[in-house]
Order: sequence, then structure tokens, then C-alpha cells
Amino acid sequence: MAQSDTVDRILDAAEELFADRGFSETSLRMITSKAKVNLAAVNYHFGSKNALIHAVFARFLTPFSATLEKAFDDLEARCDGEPPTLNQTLWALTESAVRMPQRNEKGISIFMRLLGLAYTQSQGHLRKFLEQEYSQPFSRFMRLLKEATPQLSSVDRYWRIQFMLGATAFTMSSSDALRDILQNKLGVETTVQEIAARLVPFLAAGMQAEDAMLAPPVHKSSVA
Amino acid sequence: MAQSDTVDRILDAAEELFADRGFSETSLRMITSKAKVNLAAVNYHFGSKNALIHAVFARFLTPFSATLEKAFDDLEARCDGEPPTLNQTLWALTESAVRMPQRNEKGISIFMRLLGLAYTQSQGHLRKFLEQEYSQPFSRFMRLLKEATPQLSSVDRYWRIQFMLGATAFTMSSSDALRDILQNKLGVETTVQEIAARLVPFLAAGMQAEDAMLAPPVHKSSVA
DNA sequence: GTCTGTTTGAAACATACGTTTGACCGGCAA
DNA sequence: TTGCCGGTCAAACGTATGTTTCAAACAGAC
Repeated sequence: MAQSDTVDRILDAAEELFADRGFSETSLRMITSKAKVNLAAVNYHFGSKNALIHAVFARFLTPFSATLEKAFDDLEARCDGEPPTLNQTLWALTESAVRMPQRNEKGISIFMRLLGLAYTQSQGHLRKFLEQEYSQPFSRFMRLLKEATPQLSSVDRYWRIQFMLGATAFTMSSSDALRDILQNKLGVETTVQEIAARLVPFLAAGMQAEDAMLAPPVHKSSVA
Repeated sequence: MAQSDTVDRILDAAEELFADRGFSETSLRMITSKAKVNLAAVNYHFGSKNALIHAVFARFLTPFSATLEKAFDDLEARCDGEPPTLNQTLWALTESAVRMPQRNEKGISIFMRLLGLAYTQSQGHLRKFLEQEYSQPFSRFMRLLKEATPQLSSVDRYWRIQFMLGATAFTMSSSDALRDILQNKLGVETTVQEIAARLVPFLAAGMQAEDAMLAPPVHKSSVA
């Protein structure tokens, strides 16, 4: 088990450090010393730092996208022809994420933070990698969203999906910091599951808001 | 005006490059060569790269926070004792941002993207700087939000504010790319003001969503 | 014109990075 | 045993980074 031990130790260390500090801010020397392996091991086993980043994502994204496909299959089967509702679709996604087998207690939050970073940090190679490896479940999710919000115009739906994506990616990408702040300010502990449970109703409500183009308040009174 | 010319050129170049690529991914050599100034000029005028980052933020955040304070003054004066509504508060913020005098056509979106990065990239020094320089308008905005949503618990409100922040920062930061996609896919033109007009109702609806802790749709049971 | 403090310029500095090298080790097949 | 080969290791490679240096150019006051 010498090899796979080294490979896993590198992946574990890299995953945690990337989530804590971002990709560019994490050096191979940090990773290898945290993993207690030789510096050259990364390039030997993975080829390059970018390839290591891809491997970190693939390790959780591949089983996740399988789980997600199954969740969508179940959902559509249960709905029996009718398109699933927005809430159902969002919950299918959230539950798939939460129910994933975790390597450790921080698993899900690291997972989320990495996804947020993938969107936020402008790493061209990562975006390309994710797009061509995981386009299928993504497209399917988009299709479900479209069927769940037939009342929206394409343009409205487009923008509101961006808003959802933003709220999610942003919150998840800084969820550790936010949880800490909350802990210190209000003395409240929060799990990722709870954050998700708060996020979904927020997204669903925003997605189904009545008027997409409400005018700015007329400088005197407003809709209340 | 030799000095201020150099200083401004550095700030302009840094602002754009930071927004495009993030802070760690932007080197001083990129900045100085884009600004067509000598490499040493940054350390001469600003002292360090971190101080330059602070200066970039200060240049738009200082006038913006003044504008925002005035907008809040006006709003509270108009409301005459009654707390402003959520919609009014959000519009006061949005309008202050949109009405800011822009250095160029990309002004507002760069502005937004930088704010997003400030939260996302774990630059400890930046967060500290922003917190101690601009805590006042931030606290005031928070107070207004609190008064506009008395029905929410502190914890719910805290998270929903994060969601709003995320949707806004994320959307605005990539609004150029998103606008292009929309243009090509659906043949629709969009201005930043229109995006804001779509965003505010989304945020207001999410902020005022009925149940913060809606249980996942049955599946088998259990509303904890 | 000369002096004085400020701003620029080219070059060098020390350090950190990702990557490569080549020697070395240990188990296993022949 | 011998030969091999996947894996590890310390060391070095070349490059890029932020920062510093110091001489030259500049501006404005006298």
C-alpha cells in the first residue's frame, strides 16, 4: 500500500490546504510537508500542480455526479411524467451533496468551499476541466430548472440562475469564515446542512419572485 | 503632475488586473508594464504590494461610502421616523453604486468584482483593512436591514444577508461575461442597471421568504 | 544658475516557486 | 543470486516574484 498511501496523503493534504488558502496561495512544498511526503512525489504521481488540482476535484466530483444523476432519476421517476418542482429539484441537489460519504467531519464544507473557489478563482484550466468532465449533470440540472419555472421568460430565468449560483458559490466559498464570525458574534454553531437548509428557501423564493423588473421606488413612496 | 499621473496610472492598471486575475495572480511587473511605469514606482509610491491593494480599494470605496451615507440620510429623512422598507434600503444601495462617477465604462463591474474578491480570496490584511476603514456605512446598512426585516431571527437574517451579498458580488463580478453569453444566446442586450433591476426583486423575495428552515420534501419522513 | 528635495530608471537582491534529475532502496521474477 | 522496476529521496534547475539600491533626471525656490 505504499503508493496509494502516498497518493491519498497528498490528496488529503492538498484538499484541505486548497480549501483554506486557495490554489495559487498553496505551494507544493506546503502540501508535501503537510502530507509528510517528498516534494517530488507530486510531480511523480500527478505530473503537475494543475493535474493535482484536477485530481482533488475528480476525487469527490466523480462519485458526486453519479449520486446526483441517481437522485435526478429518482425524482423524475417519482414525479411520473410531471416535471419536478423547483423545491424538489433544489433539494435533490442539496441532499446529494450532504449525503455524500465523507472522508472526515469537515468533508462537506471543504467540498463546498472548493466548488466556490473553482468558480471564483479564475483558473482557466480548472474551468475547462470541469466543463468537459461534468457537463452532463450540469445540463440536466439546468433543464430541470427550466421545466420547474415555466412562468419565467428565458432572460429572467437566465439571470435568476446566475443569482442562485452566486449566492451558493459565494456563501460556500467563505462558509468557514462566515461560520466563525457567527460563532463569535452570536455564539451560534452552524453545520453545513443548516446553511443549505436556509439557502434553499431563499433561492426558491428569489427564483419565484413576482415582478422581475420592479421599478426603483419613486423617491417618495413605494410598494411596501 | 508627474507624481499623480504615475500614481493614477498604477492604480488604473492594478484595478483592472486585480479584477481580471485576482491579487496573488497579478504581479507587480504586470501592473507596472501595463501602466508603463517603472517597477520600483509601486514600492516608492505605495510602499508594498499589499498597500497598493488597499489603495485600489480606498480609491473607490471612500467616495462610495460618502455617497451611500448621503443616500441613507435622504432615505431616513424621507421616511420620517418610520424605518425604511427592505426595497427602499436595497434601492438606496443600488442607486448609490450605479450613480457613482465612473472612470470608465467598466467601472461598476470592476468595482463589484473587486468587492467579491475581497471576500473570497483569503487575504487577511485586506479584510482587516476594510473592516477598520469602512465599518460605519456597513454597520448602518446592517441596521437598516435589521429594521426592515424585524420578523427574521438574527441568525436567519445573518445568513440571508450573506446570500444577498453572494448573489450580488458574483453576478456583478462576472456581468461582462454573462452579458456576452446572453447577447450571443438570446440576442438580448443588457445594461448593469437592468441587471440591478432584476437583482433587487430577487434579493427582496429571498430575504422575505416564509420559512427559513423548510424541511426537505418528504422523501421518507421527518421534519426533525 | 544653483541648490534641494522629489521622482524616475536600470539593475540587482534575496527568496520562493514548480519542475527535473540522478542516485538509492526494496521487493519480486527469473 | 541477478536484474529489474516502481517508488522515494536530497539536491539542484531555471524562472518569477516582491523589494531594495543608487545614480540620474527633474521641478521649483532662492
